[in-house]
Amino acid sequence: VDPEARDRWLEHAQRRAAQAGMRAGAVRMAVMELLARDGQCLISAAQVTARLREGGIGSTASVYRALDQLHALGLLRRVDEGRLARYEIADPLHHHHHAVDERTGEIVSFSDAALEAAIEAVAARLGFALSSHDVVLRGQRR
Amino acid sequence: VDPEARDRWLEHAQRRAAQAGMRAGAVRMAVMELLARDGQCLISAAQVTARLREGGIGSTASVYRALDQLHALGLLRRVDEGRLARYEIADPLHHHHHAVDERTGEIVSFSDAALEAAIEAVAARLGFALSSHDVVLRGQRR
DNA sequence: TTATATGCAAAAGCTTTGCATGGGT
DNA sequence: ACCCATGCAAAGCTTTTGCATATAA
Repeated sequence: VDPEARDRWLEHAQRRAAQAGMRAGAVRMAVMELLARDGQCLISAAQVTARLREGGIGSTASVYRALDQLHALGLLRRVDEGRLARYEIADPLHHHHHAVDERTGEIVSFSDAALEAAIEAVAARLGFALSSHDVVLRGQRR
Repeated sequence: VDPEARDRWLEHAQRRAAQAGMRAGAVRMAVMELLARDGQCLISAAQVTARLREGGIGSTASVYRALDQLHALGLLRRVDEGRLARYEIADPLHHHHHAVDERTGEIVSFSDAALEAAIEAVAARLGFALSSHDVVLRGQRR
């Protein structure tokens, strides 16, 4: 949907991973490429594993490890929903949040300047240096 | 911290549970009382069970069932963090959100009118009839 | 009396870890 | 060579379920 953002993130992620002393293993590379392609909206570890399996590589353990490592580097955002963790690429230029349609389970992503401003104002009032924040809306779409 | 809110919620919860055909079992009653007392800020199922055990009652199964039932009735709010679910009483008069200090793990609750207004505006723009929403801030308190 | 509640133990679901092997640099 | 990465299987944790028993109404 935004080829430039994909490439930008992928290159950034690969550089960052290398800096951190990581090597170009097949699974983590594939995870990064998959997320750059389809990780603009939340995807679960199981989904990632399934997709990699289609290409003949990937195990649960390696996928979880790769996701954890990338998340630790701040390259991924993780959203916990029930007992499932889902990930998406952390792209400062495409900051957004999610609204869940309770009827269909569909997830709509959105961004809103006024909302961001309100959050920053709250953080300032609380004396918090924010490192991240999440907003989840739930309801029915008309 | 707000005795009136506790009693208000507890009475409301008991009435609502009775309406739903639930009986006054020992565990669910104790869970409601505990939450009315200490559930103004997030508490986990394990913590609830431990507290009840001190009083000689409660099992994991019953506590989970009680929490699920109360949540289904809209009496509790659930916040998922990692693989842990935590609950607090849903009190419309004390609507609030949470900020997590990443250094200490401490959870600070806050409420903010401007933030709520921004959220409602976003929902309207998206065409969502909101049933609930969550905001989680993470960072370092100075 | 009859449907709900409870407890124990077992199962389930997602995630993590141990360990031997394979692979990048 | 050295250390990181991977896969499998086993373990871990939280949560759910089955089932027999106890209890509220």
